Amino acid sequence: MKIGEASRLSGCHIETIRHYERVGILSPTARSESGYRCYTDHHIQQLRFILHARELGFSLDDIRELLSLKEQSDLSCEAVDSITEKHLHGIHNRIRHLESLAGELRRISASCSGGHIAECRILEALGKH
Amino acid sequence: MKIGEASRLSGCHIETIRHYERVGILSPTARSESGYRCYTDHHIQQLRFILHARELGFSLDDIRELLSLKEQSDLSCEAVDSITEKHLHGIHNRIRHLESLAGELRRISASCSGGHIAECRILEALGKH
DNA sequence: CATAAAGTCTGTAACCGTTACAGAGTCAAG
DNA sequence: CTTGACTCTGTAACGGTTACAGACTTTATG
Repeated sequence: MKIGEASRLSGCHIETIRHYERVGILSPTARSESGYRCYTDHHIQQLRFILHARELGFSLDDIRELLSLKEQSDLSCEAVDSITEKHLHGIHNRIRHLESLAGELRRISASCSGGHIAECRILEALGKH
Repeated sequence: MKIGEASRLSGCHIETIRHYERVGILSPTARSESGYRCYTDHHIQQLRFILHARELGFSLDDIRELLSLKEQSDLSCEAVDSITEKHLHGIHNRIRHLESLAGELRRISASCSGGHIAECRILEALGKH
């Protein structure tokens, strides 16, 4: 099938599909006589995999590695687990970071009593560190 | 003072300071005869403001607006509050999003019982959506 | 005073992941 | 045969920062 159908079936934008091929995430396809890319069901599977992993926040580097592990069916799951754990860990860190930001922002925001810029506690708080 | 001292006093990297000027966040400086940028205390204040706001996750566009509001001391705080509230809202959204990602990841990860790639539930779960 | 070292300048490109565009070529239906 | 939909390649944009090359200036040391 051509890239348009691959896009519809996988849910990936056409430009994104070509991008994934360019950066070596998606296996290169055969080409028609006129140079059109020809996708197989396997490519669609890969694209769905990539899409879902991206939705879960995995980096393209992680995904490249997961896809490569996927091909080696006799290996142990260990490496897959490790990537997943590391990613989960990263997410928790980001959540903690954002929560501390939100805390400071709430504190700063609460100190503003709604007067004029000149006495604005928010701007004051942002200025000094 | 020259850019090196401005960098030390503000905590911003030299390249970043020049970048902020280029994109119009930091007021342009006077120049010495040889073309060196000359920073004043006001610039240092601005840089500290930018740095702290960045640490709190404000976008450069937000910061540009906050800095511009800062100059108009007779205005009401309203616009400042609104930017801050919007940002806080965005942070909460991101936290919720990350928490739902973490939830799905934990669920997927727990389904893996540590065998071989061929039966790996993580890879399986990532593939279908 | 000469030279070395440190600092600064500009312009450009890299990073990540994706999207958008221009300009050319190809394919199918009316 | 023409129109429209599709695809190709190559390049650039987004945001925010950092890194580099090559040229220049200033400061410190001999």
